[in-house]
Amino acid sequence: MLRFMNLTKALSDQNRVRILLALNAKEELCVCHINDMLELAPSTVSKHLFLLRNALLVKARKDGRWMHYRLNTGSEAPEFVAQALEWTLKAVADDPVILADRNRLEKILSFSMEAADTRGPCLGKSRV
Amino acid sequence: MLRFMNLTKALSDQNRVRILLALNAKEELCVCHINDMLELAPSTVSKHLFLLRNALLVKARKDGRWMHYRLNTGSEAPEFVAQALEWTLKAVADDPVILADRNRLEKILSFSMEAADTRGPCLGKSRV
DNA sequence: TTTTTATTTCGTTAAATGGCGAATTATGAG
DNA sequence: CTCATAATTCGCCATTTAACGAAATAAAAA
Repeated sequence: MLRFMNLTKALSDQNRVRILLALNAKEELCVCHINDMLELAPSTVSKHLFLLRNALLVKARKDGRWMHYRLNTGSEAPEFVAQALEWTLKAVADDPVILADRNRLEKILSFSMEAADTRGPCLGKSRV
Repeated sequence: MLRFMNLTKALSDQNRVRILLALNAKEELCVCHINDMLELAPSTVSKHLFLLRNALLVKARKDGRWMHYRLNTGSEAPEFVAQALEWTLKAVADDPVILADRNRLEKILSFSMEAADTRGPCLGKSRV
């Protein structure tokens, strides 16, 4: 029950749902890009990501200074987590908020690509 | 998005999940029996039921002084609500809390049957 | 090494939420 | 009609939660 409640609580915040759908669109994202997309303080986003990880909805990969997050799909995730993800992604896929995020994220990422040369994903932040 | 968030928020409280699983086991329940099962103040339960109804997870039927609630299955419920229900019911079906509720509810209902003769479901409350 | 950058942790604050009891509404019983 | 009962609404309090900024941690850059 506790794990189920962790899961539903994780899904009961709009910003966390937005993160999940961004990860679904982009496979993997650096924290800095999620920050830019949500326009929230880094500490706030960090907490959201912690809760999502705690619910087993996402997993993290460390790469030098950067943390990359992705959906916890595949065999690592328990059945009911996979179902929750599937259900969530489908339920809000066409929502205006999500579509706007997708566009916004596109811009953020292309800026990042262009500015980052070989130094990493988090440059050019303030210009987006 | 708003309806989805209503749904996940509704599912993010343990007592509301308990109500859903009780309704799943018993098809339809009178509010007074839900009160007895949860051991919460009637006003609290009423609020929970309001939120569940608001999320389209349950529907209500009025019968004289009594309100009967049941899961909103079938064609009235949007697809994503039906999926949420299916997922939830399956995810916690075997949870100790839920099993205990089921037993408890069994006793409450048989007491109610026995005491109620033809006056309605809500008698013999204090004795359970 | 010292500085800069990315992220997380901590402490605080404001808002949302779950709980209760009292008052209200609605309906059947006497 | 008057009383009793079932349920809901309202107002209040305690807890939780989401947000922020400041401080801490980690790792690359200078």
